[in-house]
Amino acid sequence: MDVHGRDLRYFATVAEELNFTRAAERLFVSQPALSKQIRMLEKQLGTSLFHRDRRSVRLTATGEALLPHARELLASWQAAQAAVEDAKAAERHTLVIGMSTSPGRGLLPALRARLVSLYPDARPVLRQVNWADPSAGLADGSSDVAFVWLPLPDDERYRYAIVAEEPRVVALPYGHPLAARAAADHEGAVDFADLLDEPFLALPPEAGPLRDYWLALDSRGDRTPRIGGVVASAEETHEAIANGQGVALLAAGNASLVVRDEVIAVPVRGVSPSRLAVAARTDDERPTVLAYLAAAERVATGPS
Amino acid sequence: MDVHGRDLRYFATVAEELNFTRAAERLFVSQPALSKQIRMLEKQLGTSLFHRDRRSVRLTATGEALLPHARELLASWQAAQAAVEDAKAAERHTLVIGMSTSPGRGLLPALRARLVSLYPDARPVLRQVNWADPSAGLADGSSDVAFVWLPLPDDERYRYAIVAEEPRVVALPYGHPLAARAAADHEGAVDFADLLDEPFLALPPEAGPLRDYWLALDSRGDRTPRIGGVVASAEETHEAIANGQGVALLAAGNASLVVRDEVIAVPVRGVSPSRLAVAARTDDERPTVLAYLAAAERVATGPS
DNA sequence: TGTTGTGATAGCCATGCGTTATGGACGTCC
DNA sequence: GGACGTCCATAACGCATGGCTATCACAACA
Repeated sequence: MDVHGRDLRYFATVAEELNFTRAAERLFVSQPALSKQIRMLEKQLGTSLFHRDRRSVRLTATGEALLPHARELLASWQAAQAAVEDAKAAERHTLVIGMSTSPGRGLLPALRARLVSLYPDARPVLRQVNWADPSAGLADGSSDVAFVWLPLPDDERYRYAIVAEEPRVVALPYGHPLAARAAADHEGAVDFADLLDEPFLALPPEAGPLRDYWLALDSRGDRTPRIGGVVASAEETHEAIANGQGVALLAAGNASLVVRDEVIAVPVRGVSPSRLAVAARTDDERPTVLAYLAAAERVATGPS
Repeated sequence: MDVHGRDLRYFATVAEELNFTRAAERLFVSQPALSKQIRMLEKQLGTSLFHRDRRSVRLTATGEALLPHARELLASWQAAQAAVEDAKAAERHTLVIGMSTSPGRGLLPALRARLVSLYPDARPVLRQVNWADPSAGLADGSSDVAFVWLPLPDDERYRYAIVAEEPRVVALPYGHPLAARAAADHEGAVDFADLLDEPFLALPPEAGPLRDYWLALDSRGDRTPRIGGVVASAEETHEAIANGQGVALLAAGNASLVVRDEVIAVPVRGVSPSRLAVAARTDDERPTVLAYLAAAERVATGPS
């Protein structure tokens, strides 16, 4: 039914040399091994491929019929192998950059530039990941590096470089009472204490510690938050806020993703700032990955 | 380096089903066997071919690159197998008929007709064999059946049917003294006794008993023949006789092959007649071979 | 007549590739 | 929420495959 490619290779070589001993040498196997394999192939095909007279080996009509096909198969397999090698090379050069929302802040072009200056063959590819995954695809391998919000669950599995630290703001519906209070505030801000009774939009439970972080659990004491809804994208968040399902904390730099139409954002006093990092798996030592992380470190400590 | 065709088949099937269990069923192997083979293939290629997430199996980029090649290889192997089958069928229907010289006597068309009436697919192919082989190719398998002159060496290896029995004649140069004597004879013949001192053309030594037969050794008592030359074809025989190297016995029906220009043939008294047979190897039981022999028997005993 | 070249055979061992049994991670259903 | 079904991976094991070396059989040749 099937052949082993090796057998075709053996066959083609014997057909070329018409001498088992020499063919065996060319194939780097012993002559008996070659004889046996050819016999097995003949047995499998139910016909002989070579006439072996005492002094000479020559192809039978069947062997003659098989030879061109065998050569074609061998060539096709070569081509298939080459295709696989190409695909492997492409995969090796591709760096999938996961992100829950565009990191903005000029980060992507800066990092990209540093990466390709070191590895001109590298092909960075951006990938949008659902908010339910706080590792932005690192965990399941669908991203090679990722923009993530700290804290990162399971964080010994990842290494990261913080690329931005910025205050959190709260997104509110336009007509919300706190919007007016903020407008009256001398800083245009609200205290987190005033938000404790508000329903909050939360990340899906799978997000783990990150869900807690955006609910600012650590600033609530023993008061549990009211959950007004679960959101997993900027679009859903905007909709939910506009519909009055709840309010949500955001990084200041991300406010623009949600603020439009009925929704505004105001600074919040009394919550820690948010930290955005570039992360990769600890066990991933590929040079392009390490280079991207190094670039992120330099961006963070560099001119800003 | 090489692949087993089976592995490509497995790969293509999994790629189609995207489910190892179902693919294993379609391939009539157990699911673990399939899993293992795919892993081995991936190991061999140095890359993974499938993403196996918890709930889904899908091709990697490399797998995607390999798939069309795998399909092509499988199709090519199908074609190769078909070509081999065709060649086998052709070989099975081909009947190689060996002969040292054309048997003439209307035998070939008669036997061919009987063969194809029984086996319409049979393709009789004529093959001229050097006179050094008294089996006309049966011995080394290059003929399936053969027209041979008795006695046949090694004759338990062959079965045969005598298809002609006819007197032997002697071929002489035109100006040979015995030519004149024959002309004066009331039967136009010569006695073999008068030929004992003549140089004879002989078959090559490999011809064994047949060489002795055409030297008529059994009619010479203890007188050893003088050998004027060794001949292995009608053309050589004609040349050698015309050049005066010697004379030669021939079957009457074969005289025309040698008699022209300087050479004549005259009947000989005192030698046994020659017997032409159709022979095949005893261990060859193929229907077309047996049919050809049976046809030869009927020709011999039939209307003549 | 011994030497050389060639393919086939024998005996041995490591690996390949199949099997069944079982495990573990998810879903789904009652 | 516990039992069950689905799906892929692993473990343990056995027969077949495919390699090796040593040796034979035979023809050619010196």
